[in-house]
Amino acid sequence: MDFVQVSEEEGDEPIELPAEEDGTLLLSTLQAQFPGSCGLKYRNLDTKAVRGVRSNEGRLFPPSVDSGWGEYLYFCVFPKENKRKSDDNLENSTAKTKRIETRLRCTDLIVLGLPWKTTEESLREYFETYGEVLMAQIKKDTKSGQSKGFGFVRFGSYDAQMRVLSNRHLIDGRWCEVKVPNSKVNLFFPLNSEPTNPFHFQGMGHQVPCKVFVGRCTEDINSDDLREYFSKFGEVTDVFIPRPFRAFSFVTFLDPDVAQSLCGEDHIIKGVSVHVSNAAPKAEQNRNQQVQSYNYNSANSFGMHSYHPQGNHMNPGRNGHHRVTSQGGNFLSWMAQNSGHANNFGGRKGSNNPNNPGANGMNKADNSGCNDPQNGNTGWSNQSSGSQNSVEKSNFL
DNA sequence: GTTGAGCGTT
Repeated sequence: MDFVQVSEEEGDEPIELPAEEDGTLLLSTLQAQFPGSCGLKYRNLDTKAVRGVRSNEGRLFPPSVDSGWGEYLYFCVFPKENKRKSDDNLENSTAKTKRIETRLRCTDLIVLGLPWKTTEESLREYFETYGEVLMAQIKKDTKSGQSKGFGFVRFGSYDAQMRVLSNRHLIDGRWCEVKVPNSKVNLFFPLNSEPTNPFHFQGMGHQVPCKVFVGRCTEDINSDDLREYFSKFGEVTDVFIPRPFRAFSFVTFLDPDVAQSLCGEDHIIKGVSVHVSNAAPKAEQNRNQQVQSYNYNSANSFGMHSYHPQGNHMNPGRNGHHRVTSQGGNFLSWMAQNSGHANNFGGRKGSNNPNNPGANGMNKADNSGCNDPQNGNTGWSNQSSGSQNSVEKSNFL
């Protein structure tokens, strides 16, 4: 692995930052060590001039294709308003750092999507791994005291704040989103928007089919039963049973490969044979031929992402389970909804061309309840606690 | 006892 030597300013002690396999340096990697930085520069030893490093879509590119990052010492670039030059009479770097910390003041951060059970104590406990927590609060219903599912947290250091904003958070078993209040973007998404395998990305977008549909449930199979049973295959991050009772439920796994490996199987829970399949609308499987051919087209463009529809081989140690149904159809239907993946993460609104109902894998009827312009909606209900109820209702009944 | 996008009884 290649390391890039980076210091905050010319002359400071450098930190070695790991480059990616393709030779680029992730901006998020840089920012993990140098919060607030937005780029790199280095001094060209021939011209004595300072050169900037090419930056694009969260990646920094080495100056030379051949020799990569070379032996240069790189130093950080900060946004104009954070620039130390405007910090007049500060001489030593400790003072400068201190000044940065105060200039880049911490703000309250909003934590969205908290489990109902999360308390201010457990919230604080979670975030204390990032640094000093000055405040952690859960917004509750004034009368009942029930959590509203969101809260606020404030850190003592900007470093901690940056780390929190650039990470995903599994809090008390649920994926939560941390943002600057009233801001549209969470830092995590743009900075890490190019993971090795986009379909293993598990930020709030949840573009991963880590949720399965569990059919033929009986009413006495509760979420604890489901969680307990399915936990033996991998970490269960969420269980959702639509109410009123409709004989099915959803189980979400941390690992999408685990979810995939279970699809198509029958399992016995509390003496009841339930059927596991993709959390994709059944409607998809009965779709017309136009969609089918579309599926195959998109399948080609999918190959490069090393998605494993037959994920079983990824799960050694699983036995005693019998794959009853081929999941090929399920996978294709899943794909139909995710086709055109390059741009289907950004929202489906406006893409309801009646002449091409298959293009986004859902018809207009499916659209009910898809009122989230930000998340788009990949068509299969995939919030981690997953309750786009109307979508599920319209597709499963 | 239920819920799942949002933005904070000060």
